[in-house]
Amino acid sequence: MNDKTNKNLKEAGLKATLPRIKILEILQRTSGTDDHFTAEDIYKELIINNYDVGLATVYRVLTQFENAGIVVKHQFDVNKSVYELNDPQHHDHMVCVDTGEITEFNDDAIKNKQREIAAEHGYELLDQSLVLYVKKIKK
Amino acid sequence: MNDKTNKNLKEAGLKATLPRIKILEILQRTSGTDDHFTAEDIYKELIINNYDVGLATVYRVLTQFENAGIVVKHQFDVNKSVYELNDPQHHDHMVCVDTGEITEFNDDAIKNKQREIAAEHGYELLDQSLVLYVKKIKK
DNA sequence: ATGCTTGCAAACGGTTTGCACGTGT
DNA sequence: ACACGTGCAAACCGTTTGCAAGCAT
Repeated sequence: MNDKTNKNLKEAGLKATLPRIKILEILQRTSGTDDHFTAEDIYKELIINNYDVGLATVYRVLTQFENAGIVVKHQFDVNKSVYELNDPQHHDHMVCVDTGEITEFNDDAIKNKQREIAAEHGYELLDQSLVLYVKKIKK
Repeated sequence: MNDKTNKNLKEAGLKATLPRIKILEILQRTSGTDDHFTAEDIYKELIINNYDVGLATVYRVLTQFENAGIVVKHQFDVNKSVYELNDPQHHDHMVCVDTGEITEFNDDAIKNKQREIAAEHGYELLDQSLVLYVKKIKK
């Protein structure tokens, strides 16, 4: 419930309500530690901490946050979306097929090559989704 | 209902039934023309051609084809999967956000860079999903 | 003949929505 | 005060599944 959180919400044109504040806090709590949440994850976290927020509200808030550019929605797995705070520095993800662990990475060479390929086909690159499915190398 | 179609099914350990044969034919009909189908697309196509196949069967058959490596399933849009014949030469896709048009491409430089990045994190690259969201460049 | 296949309808699971009540500004 | 926000339950929609009947081999 710090000032920064409230300010973020105000800037997005969203009233600083308890569900929004708490959801934002949960997202921020793990910022930087490569954590990605489903709506359900956040919902459960709220319930555990005794905030009776409806699952529908979590979805609504996350959608609002997404529109406001506060969070980014990913779909690593079919029929399950995950959200993370919007990192101003865009990055991609690799998902371990064994553990589900998510690692973020960023590579300019790939980005540039993508723009190049799009241009070759007469297109402008607006957005992109890259997910690597990997497994740990055994020693 | 040609021999090749029947052979493909047999090899996959699937009986050559009418739904399977017709679905495979629909998929092959547009092979090479960058066409990607939803289960619904195929279902409608069957109905139009007077084959009373259930939507559930289309899903079952597509899943069997996927397991058999005959088709590949993609998810360009959240909550809608598309299928295409499995191109032995793996390729990626760019989707025009305006028209929905899908263009296939293939780039070894990107593939190699991906393997490299995975390795840097102690991972082996098993699979990958790359989709470019693009729009036509105006003249 | 027998076991794989199918159509139908009902179930599923994540997500969205209508509505009446509640709350921030 | 008043518009915006919320909880609840029902609706949604693509996909899956149980079951009894139907085919390929």
